[in-house]
Amino acid sequence: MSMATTTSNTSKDATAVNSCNHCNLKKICFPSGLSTDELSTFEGSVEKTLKIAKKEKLYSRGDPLTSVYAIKAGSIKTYLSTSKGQAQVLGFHLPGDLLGFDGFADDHHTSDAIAMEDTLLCELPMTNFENLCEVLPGLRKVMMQQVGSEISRHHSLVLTLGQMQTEERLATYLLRLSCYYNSRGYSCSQFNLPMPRHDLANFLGMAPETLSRMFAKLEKLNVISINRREVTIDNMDALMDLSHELCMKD
Amino acid sequence: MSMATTTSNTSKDATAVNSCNHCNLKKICFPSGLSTDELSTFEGSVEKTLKIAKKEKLYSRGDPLTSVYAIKAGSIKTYLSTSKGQAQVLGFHLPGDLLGFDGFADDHHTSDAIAMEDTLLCELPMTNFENLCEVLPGLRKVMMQQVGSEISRHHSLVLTLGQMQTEERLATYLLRLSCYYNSRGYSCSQFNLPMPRHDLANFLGMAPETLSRMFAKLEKLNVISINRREVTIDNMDALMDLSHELCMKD
DNA sequence: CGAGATGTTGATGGGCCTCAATAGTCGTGG
DNA sequence: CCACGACTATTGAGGCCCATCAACATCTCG
Repeated sequence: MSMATTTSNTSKDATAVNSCNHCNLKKICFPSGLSTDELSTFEGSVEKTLKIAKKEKLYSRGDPLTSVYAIKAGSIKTYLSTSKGQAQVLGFHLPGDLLGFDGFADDHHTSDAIAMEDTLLCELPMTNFENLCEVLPGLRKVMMQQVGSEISRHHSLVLTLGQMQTEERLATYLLRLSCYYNSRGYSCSQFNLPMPRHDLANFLGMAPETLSRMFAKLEKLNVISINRREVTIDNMDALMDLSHELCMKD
Repeated sequence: MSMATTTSNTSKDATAVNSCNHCNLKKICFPSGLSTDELSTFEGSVEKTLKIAKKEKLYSRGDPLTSVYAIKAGSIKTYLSTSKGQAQVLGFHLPGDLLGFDGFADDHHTSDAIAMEDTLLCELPMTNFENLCEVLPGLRKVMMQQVGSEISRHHSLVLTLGQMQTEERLATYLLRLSCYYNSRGYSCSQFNLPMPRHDLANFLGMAPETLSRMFAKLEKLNVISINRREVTIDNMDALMDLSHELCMKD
């Protein structure tokens, strides 16, 4: 819908040659652990960039696992639903993140993934993936790392939901986001929340009203400033004091 | 301490020949996806059974990842700690479960694992593991499945902690345990809780007192009976009504 | 401009935590 | 075998954190 800044690709462009090598996310995406030789083998197996519109679903619970995805631009929300219709946001996925591991257990996705904005993805079909794993030791390594990161992130979320108070949860998440942006070369003290209040509140296991109050509280404490979705961390030390998660890299 | 039904192995026996093929857990452990040929290759790389005593740690946060483990008998609790000293139990691991994936991200464990009782484990050193992944397609497949299961389990736990009330959380966990025992060939309507109240309450994100009250409430509703750690499910349908998790296999 | 989505703020009530006391169970040793 | 202390579990009373309901403000976009 928006202007096509990139090279020619209409909505149904056929397997264009992907260039992981020129991608600015190569350091954190699949290529991160691949040698030059491996990378050229790998590139050929990545399907052309996939584009999905805001609010469009990437996959749903129960769908067969066909591919794993890397986010090139935009953002994806994954969530789980109960039989009563409530949902729990499992994570917000930003450029450089990999998606789809939840389907590894039985070749079917166990969660839903939806675009929070117009999003560009690289798609790696599972058939290619399995073949590549056979011949590329580096890819196996990267996969293990990515999967390990995902497990660690979930551990941390469980700790947050199970033990922390609302203020602490928010502080912890802001720090995490700060680290994320820092690792991607952006400012760690000023950034935009990629999601609406409603989704963030859900993710953090609280009511939107409570989240709003906690933002107000942190502002009053001169720890952060927030305007709409723009967050400024004014006192990083204080924010770290409010969070009690054990420090972690990434 | 119990009689050694297996071949000779005292406490420091060197790499005894493991027999996955004769293990009664072969259907759910590593061997589940291996062909006969693959299995014989695999067996040779599994270190001899490891025995750890109750309350002994298998690994701690920060330890280098040396091996992945399969539980042969006993039970292991994994948990995470905050900087304030509170802990969050991440999971209870029973015979047939695999352990240690949390270290894949950067070759160091990000959680702690401790034995809840005297426990027997099979150990697969990472060096062997990586080599085996190269030559055994079946092992890669099994690993992906196991890792996918772990991710799905955590998703489900996040949903439980983030959205459910205490009664619902307990009902959901009892059902899950029931399924586990059923899949292992035990009764799904009568079983023992493998952990003390304190740990289960922590895992479910509630105070031990609240857990106790919820047990009492479920008994009053004639849904379950509980005596110490022995649980009997008297009305499975009612229990499923109380839980609102979307049904899942495993 | 108007309708819907999004976000903030206030009032109220309830679910669950905390504190505390009691009871039951287990391990250890006299 | 029983006694003792430590651990585990249950039950009650009180209060707080946070969900809920509601009103209002602000932004987005056709």
